[in-house]
Amino acid sequence: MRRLPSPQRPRALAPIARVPGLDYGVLEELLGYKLRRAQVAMFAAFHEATRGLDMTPPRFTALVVIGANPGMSQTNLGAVLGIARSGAMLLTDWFEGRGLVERRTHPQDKRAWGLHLTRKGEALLAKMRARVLELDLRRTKHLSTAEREDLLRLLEKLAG
Amino acid sequence: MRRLPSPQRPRALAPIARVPGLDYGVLEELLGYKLRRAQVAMFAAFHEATRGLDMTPPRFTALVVIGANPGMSQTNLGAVLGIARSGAMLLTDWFEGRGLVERRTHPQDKRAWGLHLTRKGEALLAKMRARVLELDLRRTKHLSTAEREDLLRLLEKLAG
DNA sequence: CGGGGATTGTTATAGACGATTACAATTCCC
DNA sequence: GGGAATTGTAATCGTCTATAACAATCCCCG
Repeated sequence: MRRLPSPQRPRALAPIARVPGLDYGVLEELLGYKLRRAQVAMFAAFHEATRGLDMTPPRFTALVVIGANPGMSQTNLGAVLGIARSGAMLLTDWFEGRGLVERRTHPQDKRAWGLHLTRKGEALLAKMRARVLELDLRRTKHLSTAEREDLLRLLEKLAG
Repeated sequence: MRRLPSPQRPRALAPIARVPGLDYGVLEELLGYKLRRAQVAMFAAFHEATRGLDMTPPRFTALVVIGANPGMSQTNLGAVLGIARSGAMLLTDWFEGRGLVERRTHPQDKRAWGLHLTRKGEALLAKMRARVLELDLRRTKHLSTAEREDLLRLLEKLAG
């Protein structure tokens, strides 16, 4: 059982500004660059919305999923995030070092841990969830409700 | 003038599969996670479409922009990619080491380089562009033309 | 029921990528 | 003209990954 809280601090990532007077060529018609620009902008907004909470998108995702699936394994956590098991373990260490997540013995499997939010973790998640939901809506306030639904649906298709 | 071609080889990044039987909670309603999943899926497709060309999305973006703006500076290249100047320089080194991009003296500014595609760089870009365009269309073939336009427009709004 | 193969968490190591800082040369602008 | 800003460069660091190996445990099939 490791306990290695590393002092990682997420850095601000600014949105990618369009360079005036520059020809973006075929990039304008391709999803890739637009997708990345949108993601970077969302990341910057996320970072600002969670200021002071020492959070990153993967950490937020992890807390949400652990909260929704108490007792889940580290392997599954890695799968949700799309990272290797070793990375999921480091992340869990980070959470445990801050008292946000607990490793309890898994009832059916002695190899695995069951991950659970602590009371502190739940409180932090609640606060973050509120802030991130607000951010998400604010970020898409230029979009109509129908457009927002469209976007979510289309992205789902793309990721599928 | 550096000449440090580093032997970086992009690795395959698999799409993030949905873990069956797991509750994704509020993530289903948030743009962030969907955006990332879509991006990872696109990256994987990109990687497969450019197999053997030793390419990554940033490299592709760079070649497109340099091709469309001959003589542009490294600083502007960094701005387009959303990275620091030092990173743009390393990227340029990488290109130059492979004979894809040339640094020529800038006519008006003796501090800056003017970036130009070599004949080899243009040939590679042409091949890549064809492959990536095809990929992009294939990846969105489940979408109607109208949906595709919607998606591009909505992402642009989001990145704005 | 027993044993080989798969899975889980862990450790160690390495690599890719980006930021930051400092610097000299050059350009900009008042 | 001369101080402030910009450009490319160099050196260094931090973060996040992956990979490979390992012991403990589980699964399943013969």
